[in-house]
Amino acid sequence: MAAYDHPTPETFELTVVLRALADPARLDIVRHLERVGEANCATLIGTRPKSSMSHHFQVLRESGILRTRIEGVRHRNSLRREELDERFPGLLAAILSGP
Amino acid sequence: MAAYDHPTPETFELTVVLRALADPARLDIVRHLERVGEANCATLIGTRPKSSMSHHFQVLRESGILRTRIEGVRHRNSLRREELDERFPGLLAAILSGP
DNA sequence: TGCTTTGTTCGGGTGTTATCGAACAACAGG
DNA sequence: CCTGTTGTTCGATAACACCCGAACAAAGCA
Repeated sequence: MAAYDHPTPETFELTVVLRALADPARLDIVRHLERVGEANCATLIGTRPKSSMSHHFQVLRESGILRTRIEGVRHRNSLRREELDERFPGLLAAILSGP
Repeated sequence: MAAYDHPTPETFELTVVLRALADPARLDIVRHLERVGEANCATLIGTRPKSSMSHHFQVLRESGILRTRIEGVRHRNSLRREELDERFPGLLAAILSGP
């Protein structure tokens, strides 16, 4: 599969980022990635079907919150912490630190 | 009119707050309130009809982002900065400081 | 060439949200 | 009272988002 397109920090939109984070499933994904650094889709599937997870990863990817690197058959996801912080300083930290 | 119900900080929900902020019109309202401190609904109406504005204020109020104080026929709105910061430290600052 | 693993894509069903006009309610001032 | 101002509420519509199963694609491996 070809590599994904990822937006550049200059094109990140605050409302898009906030909307991406305003969902419990995606917030779970983000929090989990913060703990483990990098994870593929399958290891994050709890009870949800993979088509749902794929959708959530897409939303997070297109908003700029995470990057997906393809490694063979696996898609490795990680937070774009520095780039997000460059554009919206403190935002991710505030969201990850809270309840 | 009777006073509004406002949620207490302990009941603020991160996803609810983020969803409330993930809308251009509401983000405009929040940014404006940050500049002027307190404002009623009418002074914030640009091109949108008042029924739409009333809806956005309701969403912001019920998420805990702002407080509405009734003064005669006017509804005075102001950000709940301290309470929001108590529950989600740094969140509002990150959103208000960015682009 | 099959078989398995990992994700994506497609289609449909369901629910939520935004938007706006029109009607209504509360209050203040004459 | 009557009128103007300020917002809310109602009803309808349209757009969007979430959810999930099923089919598909790509890669690795026997």
